[in-house]
Amino acid sequence: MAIFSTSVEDYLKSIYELSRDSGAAATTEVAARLTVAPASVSAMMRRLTSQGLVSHERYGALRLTKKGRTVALQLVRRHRVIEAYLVTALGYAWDEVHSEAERLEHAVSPELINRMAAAIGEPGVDPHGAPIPTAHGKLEEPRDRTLNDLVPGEKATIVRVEDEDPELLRYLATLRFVPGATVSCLKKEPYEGPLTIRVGSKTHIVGPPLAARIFVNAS
Amino acid sequence: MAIFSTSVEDYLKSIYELSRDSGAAATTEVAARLTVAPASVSAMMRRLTSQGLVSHERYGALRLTKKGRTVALQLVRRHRVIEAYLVTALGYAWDEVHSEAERLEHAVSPELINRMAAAIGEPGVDPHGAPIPTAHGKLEEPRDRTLNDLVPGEKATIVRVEDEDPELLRYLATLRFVPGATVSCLKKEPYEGPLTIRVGSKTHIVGPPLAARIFVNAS
DNA sequence: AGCGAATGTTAGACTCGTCTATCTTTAGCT
DNA sequence: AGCTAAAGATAGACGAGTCTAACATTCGCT
Repeated sequence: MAIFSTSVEDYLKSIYELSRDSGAAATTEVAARLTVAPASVSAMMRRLTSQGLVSHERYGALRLTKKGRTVALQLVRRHRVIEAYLVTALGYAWDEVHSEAERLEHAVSPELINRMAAAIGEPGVDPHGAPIPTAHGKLEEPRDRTLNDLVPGEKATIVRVEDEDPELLRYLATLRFVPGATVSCLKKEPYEGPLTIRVGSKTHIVGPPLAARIFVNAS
Repeated sequence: MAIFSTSVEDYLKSIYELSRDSGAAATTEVAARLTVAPASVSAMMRRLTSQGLVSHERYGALRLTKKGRTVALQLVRRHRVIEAYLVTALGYAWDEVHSEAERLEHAVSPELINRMAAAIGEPGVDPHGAPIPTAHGKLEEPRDRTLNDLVPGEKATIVRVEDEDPELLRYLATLRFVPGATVSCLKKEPYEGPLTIRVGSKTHIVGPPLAARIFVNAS
């Protein structure tokens, strides 16, 4: 596997993440995610397609090839190991690590990633609950349910929250909506209304947009 | 201080290091150090001069301005803190850290550098004995004597060795020529001949080119 | 089914950082 | 002092990655 530029890696990661959620990625989605013009995405897709990293036909969906997915998974591993390391070994708060990892993930060697992972006991998940691919690129990323999927009376465990917005993460921390927490759904107003969620001894009213960013496992 | 590209940072660091040794840097020296064509250096110097980072007149020497030196010193700090951290916190060998640091130094935030430095007890020197600038850019880098400057019968302490060549570093480690070691010069052949150096209980014959890369303080 | 909006692509230009080839200046050596 | 070699600068080209403006295609809705 050759060396790829920061830009190429970022495009591959975006496509990976978008198609994880929605099956395939669209040009404008990638453009929005990377804050570049759609035209830039088109240009890059031509290159990545000719390099066999992406499969794409005119006006069609963007998909990673096996090769492209391998590269993306390595990057995801680097990102999540870095996040976990910064929190565990260097005392970072969980809302501070994403942007640091975004820069570092393009500069670390595989050796360093493996040493960092070993130093903190080979964690299976990052500080936001996202699973960390192994050094060999194995990863299962289940499509988790969100808080919105709970029905009144149901209990569940928070397994993961979205990691990109520091402000969101600080807010979630104040509510104790963190991975591992047990929550129960007390009420759910009809017509996409807010949820009433109990976590520990506290009760919070949570709107659907926020609830969609908190992932749970049945428990 | 704005953000500078990896390239710009590398040029500034090269000029800093070259002019530390020889007073000022030359175009071809910088080109050799960065393995780029001399023409690339000329082009970059035009840009850096117009940005007020370098002072340079046609066919003249290259010197950092105060602003350029500040940027270079930040980079040197990042490099040396990273090297120290990798050795102390992650168990790297002293010959493995230079190239890793060369990539990371362009990607770490000031915050991360400060946390890494704090985590290993704010060391004053890197694993090769080079002093680490403070977060405020203070640094004294004495022009150390080398093994070649010792006279027979003289004792001294190794304070620093050159850090760029992993093979050299592995060789020095086998000889126990490491910072902190006390050495004594037993003999010195005339006409730039080899030195006989005792370190601990062992005696080694050292040629002048190697001796020039080992720095000592009077002791 | 057809129209307008949304989405996607192409064309052409720009910056950054690099190169080679050529030209200019400086420096070292009789 | 003058000549040559080394050092340095300029000109022109190129690839990567981006942009805007204009054009093409597809989608969604009535």
